[in-house]
Parts: sequence; C-alpha cells; structure tokens
Amino acid sequence: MSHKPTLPKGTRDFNALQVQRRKYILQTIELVFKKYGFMPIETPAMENLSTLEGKYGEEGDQLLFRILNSGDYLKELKDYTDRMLADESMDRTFLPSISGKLKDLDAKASIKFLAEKGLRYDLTVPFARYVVMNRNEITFPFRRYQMQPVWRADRPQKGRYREFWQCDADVIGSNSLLNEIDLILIYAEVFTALAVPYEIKLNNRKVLTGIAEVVKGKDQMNAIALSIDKLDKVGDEGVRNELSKYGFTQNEIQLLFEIIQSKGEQQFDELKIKLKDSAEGLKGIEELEHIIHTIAALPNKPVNLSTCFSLARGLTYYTGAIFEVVATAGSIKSSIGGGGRYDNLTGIFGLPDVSGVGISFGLDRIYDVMEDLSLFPDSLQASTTRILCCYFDKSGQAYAINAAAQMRQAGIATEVYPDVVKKIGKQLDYANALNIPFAVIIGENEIKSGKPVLKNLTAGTQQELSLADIITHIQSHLV
RNA sequence: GUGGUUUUAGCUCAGCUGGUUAGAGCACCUGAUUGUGGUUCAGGGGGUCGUGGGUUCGAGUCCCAUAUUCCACCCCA
Repeated sequence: MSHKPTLPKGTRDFNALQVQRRKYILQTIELVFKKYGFMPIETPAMENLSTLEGKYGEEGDQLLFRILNSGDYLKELKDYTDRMLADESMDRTFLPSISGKLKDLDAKASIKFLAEKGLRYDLTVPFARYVVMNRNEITFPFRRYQMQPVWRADRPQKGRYREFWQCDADVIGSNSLLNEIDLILIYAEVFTALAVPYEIKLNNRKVLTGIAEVVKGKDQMNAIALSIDKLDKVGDEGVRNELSKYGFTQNEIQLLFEIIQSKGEQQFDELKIKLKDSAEGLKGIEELEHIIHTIAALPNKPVNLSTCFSLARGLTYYTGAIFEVVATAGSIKSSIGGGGRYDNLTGIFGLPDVSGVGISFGLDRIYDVMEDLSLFPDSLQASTTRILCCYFDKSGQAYAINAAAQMRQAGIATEVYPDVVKKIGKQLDYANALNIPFAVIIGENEIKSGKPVLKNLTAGTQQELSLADIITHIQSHLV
C-alpha cells in the first residue's frame, strides 16, 4: 500500500461549496474594482529572485519560497568553489564552502547558485516590475486590479496560510489624494456588500516621521513605528517597556503617548500644535485631515473610517497614507486588508519619481470572517443544478435526455441521473445530497401523457406538467 | 526562526495507573417499501490507532525521532 497522500504545510484543497463562496467574494470585489475604473492584469506566479529580494525587509526575504534551478544545479556551485579555492589570492570569506566539500556548504552563500526564481510574496512588487517594463504602453495614471494567489513560507496558524489570495487595486502615476479617497470608498463598498462588519484604520507615515522628529529624532522612526504598532496587542505598558529598552527616556515616552492618543474632533488641531516643529509631520496631518473631511462630506453610505496614530505597518516601502482593515466582530483578529502609498517603488527597477497608492483584500481571511459570522448567503450551494431528471428504465432515460436538452436550452441547469437504477429513492437521495431543488420523474404513464411529474424537493409537493409548463414554472421560481 | 499542542472508522470524538478479538454517534450499504427522498425500525461493511525506531512477557496507552494540525511569539492578508 502506498502512503496516505498529504498536502504541503499551510496549503488547502477547496471543495465545491468553498469554491462557490470564494468566488462570491472575488466577484463582489471585482465588481467594485470595475465600478471605480480599475483594469485587470495578471503576472506570473514566479518572479526572478532579484525582483523580489530586498523589498520586504530581512524578515520578508526569509519568507520567500525559492525555486530550485533546473539541471545540475550543484555543478555550477562546485565549479565555482573549486575555481576560487585554486586561486590563492581570492578572498574566501563569502565562499559557499571553504573546505570545498558539499557537507560544509553555507546556505546563504550557496543560494544564488541553487535558485534564481521565487514565488511572488505579494502583488505590489510584481506590479511595480510590470509598470517599469511596460511604461511605454501604459496610460498614466494607471488604475489596475489583480486577484491572484501569493506564497509566504510562514508558520501557518489561525488566519495564516502559506498560499493565499490577495485582491489588489493600485493607482500609479498620480500624487492626488483623490486616489486614497477612492480606495477607502472601495473598501467600504466591498465590506458593506459582503455584510462584513469592518473598520478602516488610517494613518500616514509622514505623521510617524514627524512624531519621531519631535520626540527624539527622525532616525528613530522605525523603532517608534515597530513599538507603537503593537499598542492594541500589548497595551500601554508593553509599548512603554519596549521603548525604554530602545533607550527612550520617560519624558520622551510620555510625550509620544500624548501625541498618539489624540482623538475626536480636535485631533488634527491638537496634532498641528504638537508637531509644529516638523514640516513633514504637518504635511501628513493635512493629508489625513483632507481625506477624512472629504469622505465625511460625500453622499455615500457611512464609511467606517478612523485615524489611528499608532498604526505603522511593516512593509518598508510605504511613504504616505497607510491603511489597515479589521473585522469588528468574530474571532479573526488579524487584518483582512491593508495598503498605503509608496513614492518610489518603481525607482528600484529604474523608473524614479512615480508615486503609487494601493490596497489589498485578503480573500482567505475575509472568508474566515464570513464563515465565523455565518455571512454567506444560503443560495450559495456546492451544486448549481436546478433539476434532476429521474426515470425507471431505458425508455425513460431516452425521454430524460431529450427533456434535459430542452430545459438546458431554456437556460436551466439540468442533470439526468446517469444510471438505470431500480429504485427512484436512490435518485432522489442524490438530489437531496446536492441540494438540487427540483426533480422531474419520468415513467411509463408520463411518457404516454407527455406530462412528467415535477417534484419540489423542498416543499415535498408534486404535479404533472408538460415540459413547456415545467420550464416556465422553474423560470418563475427564483429559489 | 522560538515555544506549546494535536493526530484512533469517511466525519466528530471516547479509550481510566500499559493487559485477551479497539468503541460510540453521525455518515455509508442492504432490507421492511421491486414508481417517490429528507422520519422510523432491523441488519451489515469499514480502523496495520500519523510514520519510523525503542522499552516491555505484552504498547492506542511509556520513551526517542520525524511529519502533520492548531495556538502563541516574530511578522503579516
């Protein structure tokens, strides 16, 4: 006997019902993306490692899935090592193996010989690469959306998978805050349509820089960001402890907390006074204020948007607005969406001074939230068949495939039970198991009269009708 | 990457300090009902106890390794 097959850690199969539900989320998002004028693109699952590495910080690099080179990937490595060892004048510090033996290989120094491709880690960096490569064909400002799987070699846990889908919308080639506003409205519209209770948290990297500048110094931005981002999780005390470990004095920490705890109507005025010595901080405040006030004045449905001055986000490339969306009910505490403005992502690939801003929906986490809160419509079923044709013998089968052809022509999803079985109960069992709402029963009498029995499997009622009447009956029936 | 946890029938789980042929509910199959399912009743099939070693007269139960699940940290959708 062969061993039981298994899946790679952190990956999942999806059954028919799960796929229907995932598509329901995807279609909802896509519809909104299109409504706001975004165009679809797709990029390969794999990118060159040179495209991916160094874009997500040190931690990010470790989480990249690397693809083994084809062919004799060890030969090049060995040849290189031998060549370097033969040349006495060469610096051996960074050799894959000082001894020249395979067992002494250093993983870090060897990797470039073994892998030159990797699975994409997100959709933003491949998008930046796409923009640079296609800059002459693209009409700027470019609004694109992209819904594809990404891979991270993280340890799986609740709401965290190694293969998951992101749904991104980005605008590149425009500095206007109108883009930030559009993206926030998209978040609100999608989560409202899905009935997911949500909150969009908004901050600005410039404000964080300003805070750092006022509290201790611009270069402390990362230390501050890293600590205060955990405020929700570890509380005031946790953040204070971490900051004093970084060498912040009690006065500095006190000042920091006074700044980030500004809330309510006066928050912007308060911050403008507190950050008056930081030009960049003031710019950030103005941006936030503009976004919040503009959205508040729109005739849209209410948008659950609030500023959160402790929001930092890890991805290193953000420079302006940063977004994060959380579900406000249920057991999924991690974010279901995130994004922000990046002023120079394409610069790394040789196209400087092009600003972009984007958001991402985490399909798998949205799914988990919706399942947790029972938000999927009952109309989503594994099978979309409306009618199962049941019969007793060969002549009934012949009648059934003909009837099915007519019903399908009328646009009704129809199945014919494929095998002649003695018991019609078995056929009805099949329909029940798949939640097929109607059965058409074809026997000797029905063939003679031309009026098969239409059975409503939900209600348990049945009546003899002509095929034409069956079709109008089903078409008028919404569920 | 660090720490903990889980794994027994298709599914959810029980199995007390190691002791003869490993259990339950649900699901499945057959029949009561050879033209009517979702209710009931009777019967039936199905597990080398995640994998590989070890301790023992004897291991689902104890030890080691490994995989896997879930959870926390780090980080993130």
